[in-house]
Amino acid sequence: MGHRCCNKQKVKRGLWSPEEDDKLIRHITTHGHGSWSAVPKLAGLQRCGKSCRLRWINYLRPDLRKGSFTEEEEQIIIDVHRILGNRWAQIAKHLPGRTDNEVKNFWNSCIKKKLMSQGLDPQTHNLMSSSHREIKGPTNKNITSFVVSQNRNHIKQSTSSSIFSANSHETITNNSSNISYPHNNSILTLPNSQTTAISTFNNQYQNPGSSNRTSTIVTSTSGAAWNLKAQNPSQNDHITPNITSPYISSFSLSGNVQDLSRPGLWDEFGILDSSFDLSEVLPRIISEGEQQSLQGQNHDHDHRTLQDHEQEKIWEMEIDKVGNYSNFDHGFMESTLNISGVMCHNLGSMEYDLAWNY
DNA sequence: AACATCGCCAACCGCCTCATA
DNA sequence: TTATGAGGCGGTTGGCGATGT
Repeated sequence: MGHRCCNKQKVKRGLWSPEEDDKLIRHITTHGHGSWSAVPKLAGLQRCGKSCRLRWINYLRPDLRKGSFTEEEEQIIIDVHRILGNRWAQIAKHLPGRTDNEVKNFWNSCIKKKLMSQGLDPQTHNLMSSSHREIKGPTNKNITSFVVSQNRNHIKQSTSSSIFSANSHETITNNSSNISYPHNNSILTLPNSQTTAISTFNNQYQNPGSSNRTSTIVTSTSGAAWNLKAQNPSQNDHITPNITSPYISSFSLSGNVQDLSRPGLWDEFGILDSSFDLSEVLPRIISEGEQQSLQGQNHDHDHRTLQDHEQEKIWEMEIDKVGNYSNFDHGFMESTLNISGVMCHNLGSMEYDLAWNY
């Protein structure tokens, strides 16, 4: 049985010979692939179009990165897999020159085993022994990260001595033309009532695929609250993180809760450089009226050029590199609150995930 | 040396989505 | 509205070299 696309012809299967590779390369470099189903005939190959496409994408494409995965690439795969699961094509987009097949093979042959040897469930990235989705505090050095997602609505501290707990409440409404995602994620609760952080994301998608999106992060400490309004790109705004990609957006917050004197700025990609100055952020608390007004402004942001999209891609890549927290010393947890997050949107399948590292 | 087993990974299969007629 | 084909994706297979017995 061949593919449906080509069961009429008799096609060769199995490994590609160097001669076949030559034919395919010559054809595509001179004519482009056009319709893949037409390629075999035009290139003089006894293969089906799908096979040609796969061979080109996974092996012959000139922009492929050959060779073994670097440690950095491995870490990216693990980080993104924690958020997206087995969505190899999406994961591969974070690794220039790598294919979904390659990432998948690398995962199945190496990373999976490595995680299991560390006692981690490769699907959930949790400790395999925990049947409940319990998060032990950072006093337990085995866990340095966890994920809050749609499917994980309640994560609670296992003992009263744990440093933090997290839970998530989400509702999704889907009207035929408007899709809104009200999210209330009580992300972090420290046992000391003086230091409580709550993060809320409100994403309102006017039209999937358009850029009319609004994300709001509300974080409060000691009864005070600050609001980081994420909206469509505002080039001069170095405080507001840009959370605009329809595919994946990531951001990182890092704050010193007690030392308000340390300045910090979002860099141009929306990554917080070191720590932010609450006194600078606090005035940005946005009233409901102001939010509506800002949402109104967002309607004007739907005219992005190709260059904007390219910039967004770069931005995504840069931000996704924020994933290494190994230097974070949990010993400072009581005096320093570090929040970092990765937020993913996939409008196509309407999925929404959050990942946080503490 | 011969055979068995393992592990990697290129390629295939079947399903899904989307565009188009 | 339905049928059809192309492209894309994730799971799985099977060939082949490496390693073990």
